[in-house]
Amino acid sequence: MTRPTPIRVVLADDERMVRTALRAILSAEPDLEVVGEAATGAEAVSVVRDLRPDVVLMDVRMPEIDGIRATEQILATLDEPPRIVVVTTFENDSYVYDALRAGAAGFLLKRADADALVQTVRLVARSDSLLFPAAVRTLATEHARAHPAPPAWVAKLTGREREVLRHMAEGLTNAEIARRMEVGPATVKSHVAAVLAKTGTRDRTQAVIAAYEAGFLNAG
Amino acid sequence: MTRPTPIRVVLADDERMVRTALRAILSAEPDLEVVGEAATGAEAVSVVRDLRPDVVLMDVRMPEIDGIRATEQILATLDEPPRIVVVTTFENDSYVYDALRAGAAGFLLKRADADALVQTVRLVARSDSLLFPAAVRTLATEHARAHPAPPAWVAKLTGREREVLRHMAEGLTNAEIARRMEVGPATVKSHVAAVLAKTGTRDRTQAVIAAYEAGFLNAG
DNA sequence: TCGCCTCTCCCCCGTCCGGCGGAGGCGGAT
DNA sequence: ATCCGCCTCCGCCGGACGGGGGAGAGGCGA
Repeated sequence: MTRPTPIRVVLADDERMVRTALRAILSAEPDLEVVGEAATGAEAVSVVRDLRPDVVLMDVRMPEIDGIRATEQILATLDEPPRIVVVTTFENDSYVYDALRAGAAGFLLKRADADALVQTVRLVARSDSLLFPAAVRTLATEHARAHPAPPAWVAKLTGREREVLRHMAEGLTNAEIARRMEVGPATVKSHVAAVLAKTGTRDRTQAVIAAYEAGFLNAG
Repeated sequence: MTRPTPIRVVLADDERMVRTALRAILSAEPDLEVVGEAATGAEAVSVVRDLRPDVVLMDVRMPEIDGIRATEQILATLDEPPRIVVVTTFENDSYVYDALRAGAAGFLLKRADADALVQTVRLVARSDSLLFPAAVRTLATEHARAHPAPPAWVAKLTGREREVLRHMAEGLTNAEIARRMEVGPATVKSHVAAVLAKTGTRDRTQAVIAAYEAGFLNAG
């Protein structure tokens, strides 16, 4: 079952030792061949463009251009792009979702052992990337929409103002919020006014919309 | 590279012809063995429980219990559950998201050819299900939260009322909505009143919240 | 043809809301 | 010791909002 032509791999990681270790592991397999290395995202793009490998092992954290952007650029500019395996530390890292959206074919945890590494490379090289690319891409895009980078105003809200905004987002009136928080209605009015000012909205409805759009209700 | 023990497969599909076709394809491979069949979801659960296969090909549409629920039950009740491949028609079928959440290991399109079928079975049998199970499960769960079953009131809104609700959800006042829709302010008030009545809310803020919670803004 | 629904618009009225300016207390930072 | 930010509260005002009622025009199916 030895492949006539080996799977050609490019390594992109800013740490030389990591690249060396990966190369050692992959080179031990007769069907895998490390054809190039890159220490930055930009370098990765050009190396891949030149060498046209089958698989790229792409670290997420790299100087100049991170692994996600490099992935995007490679997939966007090349006609028959390689499968890109994103190397990350945690499976639930937010990078994972960005990478999925960018079109990564697979993932590898940094704590993965040599066997998992080799298996993953073989897997993505042979399979049609994901088992269900479109669905997962859709999910990742939705995830990005549901968790946008929190706008600046979120950090500027005081604790009390956050509470008030949450209650506003439950559809409560000022008087009801006052009862819930055990303060006077005038106090709530003050907080509401502060929230409107800081969110740049003109009424409670717009403030609640902003809260939803910002994902304010899910996050802290 | 022939496996010492073949991959044991169970087929779950309510159409006999489909099962027969699948069996014919899979049986041609020396490393695959079809050990059982099921025509309903309930049957699938019990057959899998008895035969303990490595892989289950699970149709989504089945009598009694659909493939999704059967998948859930199998994964919830068995200690070392098989990899479950959900068979669906469209890659962006809503079933896909349900199946992901239920813990399916892979997908197969009904129009897939024999080679893809065999490859997929081998893939899920050998790989650790998904390349990134936790992340995708998270995504699928989020998807379910973002797209809940639309409440009854959505269907009851007239076309004009939907328009008004959308504009309310943009943070517009009645007067602004009136200008946008080129009608009188009184007309908008009527529509708003109708929306509040049908949504069971008491003010525009609560109506907008209901619209967000219902996913009204994404859907039709 | 007769209802029924939808869309359009009108009135009045009480309430809630948001904008304005102000003020006192309290605690942390410098 | 002083200043600044936060929380608490006050009054006043105009406008927006929501509730209640009503009514005419047009469409569409029973």
